[in-house]
Amino acid sequence: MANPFVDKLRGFVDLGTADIVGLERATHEARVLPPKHDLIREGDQPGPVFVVLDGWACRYKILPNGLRQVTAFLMPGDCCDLHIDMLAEMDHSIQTVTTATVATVSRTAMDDLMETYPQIARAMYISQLVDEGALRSWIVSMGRRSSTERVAHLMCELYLRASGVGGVADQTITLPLSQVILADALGMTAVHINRVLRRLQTVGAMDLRRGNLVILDPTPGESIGGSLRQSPMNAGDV
Amino acid sequence: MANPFVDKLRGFVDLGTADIVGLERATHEARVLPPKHDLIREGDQPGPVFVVLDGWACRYKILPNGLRQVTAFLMPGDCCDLHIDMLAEMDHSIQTVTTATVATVSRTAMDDLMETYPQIARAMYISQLVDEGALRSWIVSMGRRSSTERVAHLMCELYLRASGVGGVADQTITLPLSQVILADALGMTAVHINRVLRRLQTVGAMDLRRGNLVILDPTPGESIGGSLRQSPMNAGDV
DNA sequence: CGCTGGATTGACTCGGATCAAGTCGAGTGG
DNA sequence: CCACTCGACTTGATCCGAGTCAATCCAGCG
Repeated sequence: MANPFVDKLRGFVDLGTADIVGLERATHEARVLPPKHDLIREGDQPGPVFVVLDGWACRYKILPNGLRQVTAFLMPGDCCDLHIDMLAEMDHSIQTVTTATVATVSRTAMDDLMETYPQIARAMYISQLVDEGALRSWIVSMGRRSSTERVAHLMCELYLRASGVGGVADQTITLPLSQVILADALGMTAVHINRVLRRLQTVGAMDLRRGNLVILDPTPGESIGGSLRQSPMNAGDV
Repeated sequence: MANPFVDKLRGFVDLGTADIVGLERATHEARVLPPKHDLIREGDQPGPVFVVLDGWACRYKILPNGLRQVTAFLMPGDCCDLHIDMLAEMDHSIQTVTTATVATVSRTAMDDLMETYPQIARAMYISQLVDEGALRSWIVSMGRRSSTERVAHLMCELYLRASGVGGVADQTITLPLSQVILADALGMTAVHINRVLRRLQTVGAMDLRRGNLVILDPTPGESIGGSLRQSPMNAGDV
């Protein structure tokens, strides 16, 4: 059976058969969880490492006034920080978005894995750096891009990540995110997300309906004539 | 002589004399750089690890349209990612803000350090997790806080971090950031930053002038009566 | 003593939030 | 099979926070 975690790490380094077997053994035990189920909550004491094998999850924080901000989406193959247990308590929560299959890897199993298979350790470190880069991109979007650019940028990012774990078919990916959660991710209102999505749709850039995202023109550079002030993406900035 | 890097790591774990000697030897060679000097630029191939020993620096990205977004401030004791060299190229730039003393630690020296002194490795991992948490907080600020809250929150964060490396005296820290760079960090305009700072000042929350920041009421909870919609900070959210 | 990079301040505009109704589709129970 | 409900999506009208444009001020400095 395909293991997206293995696929993802193979995108970073070459893994031998032994590495793969080790990874598969470590992620063997998995639970199936319903949507909107917290894997761990802000304030909780960190436990084992989570690896998403199927479905989607997200990291988020809730402000005292109830507003929520999503800071990352986890799709199959993604996992939480590997040294997570070194912190006294979680600074954010992680919740499933859809029904999801999640493997948990104990601290000791994870340590064994990284010691026994240096390539796995290397891949995990690279993965962490990439995640950190994504956080920075996210900040750039929030701070300096218009709402239309933000939406377009996120769609492209998710599209590319999905293609990395083989989730693309005919320029289309499954995107099981409600407009509410998109709003919480992009720091805007569901109402406004809706209008922006429609505009991008009528303008012919993309199409998001019934959980399916079609990117008609994933080309970074110019696109969409002058209808939108500037390109949704730019080189070197996933 | 005081080494802020040692001070910072000691805040995470207990370090023995040997650990400290090792750290000091590794950061022995340092350069003094002028303000606005790029340590490394987006697109460059990563090299040695940087450690800021004195002065301030920041991480930032520039969009194709010229807009800039600062994603982190580095103060004495802070360093860039330790596995930075695993990436093919930098996804962001790092630049000094003030005149700064910066040590560079080669990959091999860093590997030796982490292998020889497990406590140092542990502290570095914790440090990385904390930095990542800061990025998430930053995203929350950008997405879900009003400009006034954002400013107040950043000031409190910097205040607390400065106090961690012994930079506080009489509720005051040195904050050598122009309103322009604050704007680039908070995703707003220098003009608007200015107005917000004044409001926070007249309201009696803080005072920032001539590079000195005074936080009059660093208390997380309520403060400032009803003049500001809500508290600038909240527990567990530095 | 004029130049230059911040810091200030005012007038005006506009992108998104807010408020308020609908609409549509998948269940659910009678 | 139909009425009812509940969640997600749409759409319009209105308001306001923050950006934009444009001066002005001020201190350090060649």
